[in-house]
Amino acid sequence: MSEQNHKVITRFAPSPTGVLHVGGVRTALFSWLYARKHNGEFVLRIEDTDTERSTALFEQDIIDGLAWLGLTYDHFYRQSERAPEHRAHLERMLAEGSVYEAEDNKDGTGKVIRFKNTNETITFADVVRGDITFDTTELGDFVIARDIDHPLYHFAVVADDYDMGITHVIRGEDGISNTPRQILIGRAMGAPRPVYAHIPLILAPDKSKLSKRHGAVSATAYRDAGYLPEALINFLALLGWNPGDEREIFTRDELIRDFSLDRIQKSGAVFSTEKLNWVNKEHSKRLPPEIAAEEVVRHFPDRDSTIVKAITPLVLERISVWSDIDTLCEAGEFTYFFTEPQIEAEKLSWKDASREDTMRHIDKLIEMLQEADYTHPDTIKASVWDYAEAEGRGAVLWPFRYALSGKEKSVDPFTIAHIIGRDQTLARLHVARSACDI
RNA sequence: GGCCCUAUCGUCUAAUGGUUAGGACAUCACCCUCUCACGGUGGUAAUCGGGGUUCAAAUCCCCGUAGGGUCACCA
Repeated sequence: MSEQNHKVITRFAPSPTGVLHVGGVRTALFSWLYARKHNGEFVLRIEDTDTERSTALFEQDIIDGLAWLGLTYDHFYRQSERAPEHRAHLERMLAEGSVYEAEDNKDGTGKVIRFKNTNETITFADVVRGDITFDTTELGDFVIARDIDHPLYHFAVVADDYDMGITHVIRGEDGISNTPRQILIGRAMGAPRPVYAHIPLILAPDKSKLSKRHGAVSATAYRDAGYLPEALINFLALLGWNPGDEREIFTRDELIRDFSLDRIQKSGAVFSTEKLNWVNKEHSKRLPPEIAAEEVVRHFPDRDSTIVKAITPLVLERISVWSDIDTLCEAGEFTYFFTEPQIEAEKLSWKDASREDTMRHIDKLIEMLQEADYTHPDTIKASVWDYAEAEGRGAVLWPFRYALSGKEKSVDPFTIAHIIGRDQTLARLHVARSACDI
């Protein structure tokens, strides 16, 4: 059964009983990467046979999350819509005697369908962990369907994987103990045994299973927080997999090219938002400038977009996620590019420089900046640099920057002057000059 | 508890019997610098414990310990 002869078909089979969380995303990602790498197919199968707990809202969240991340699928199924196929398998197996009807132990009415366990030791070769052996005796004649029209999880999974030609079952580590009984069912059904790869779980910082109480866990929440989909994918790919060299930043295509099942880690990995933020920042830096500017503009809804575009590089080096822009703006971080700042006279002087000296420097700055070339921060710098060097950079440049920004921490004065232009620069210096005079 | 899986810096990981145990995030220091951010350089920091096997063990074996998963007429 060499892999080369068969087209690779993988699947992601979530139940819509909750949002698509990062653990699910990574499971989907690994399956998707493997299928894409081998020019195979990727199936999304919504396992909604539990009508009590499944909701359309969760199903939509899963679909939206995968769409945002660009994890495209070639086939879409809802397990609930495959009742006829399930029934056919069940009828055939009933006839063959590999499964049988039995008393309903729960309420004594009706009958359930049980698997006739052959009580063997089953060994399967997990791609990630090597041989895993179970004694299936303890499973007993487990129930595989409530009745002929209501198959249970294990049966439905095996029947669907068979019918959909799934060659590689890539799923979370929590699927390991399900595998023996699925192998048993598959064999009785006449299905070829797929390759199994059980990937490690994603953990919270305290090493427990990741859940809502650990903050944002759903893919769409990361979307809404302003993460780049390729960054989340890059980060998640590196959680439990590595390329074998020291690269950390990958495009989607690079991941497809370099991904392999045999470099998947065995142990669980803690999800680190700090590292995710770093990865996101690295991806932001690599964004085409126009695209980045467009996104930044969106976060300055009522501002002059020409100015916003001009300050985009400054914004980018101060954020890791888009929503950081809003946080910085609320703190008044970039307002001085758009409106004249409020300044306080006592903050105008550098360290213990005297008010007289500061006044003198401002006068000189006004004089020099009258005729300066504003086409580039460097040309502005050139016109005042010699003076600043001679008088003490701090003594000259601090008041310069403070006059323009009204902030103790800000972008450098040359860049601000370049962006706000000659008139604004001179106007603000005059305001500072008179504030000094009072 | 039974069964199964796992164990390298705080975190993600590399090293498929021989390395000063490497890289990244975070952190610290220094440099750049008027401030902030960016950037640069350097530092601190790990093989869970105990036994084997071997000339040689993070690596192979066994026993502990710890963590996780799973034990439904849920998925």
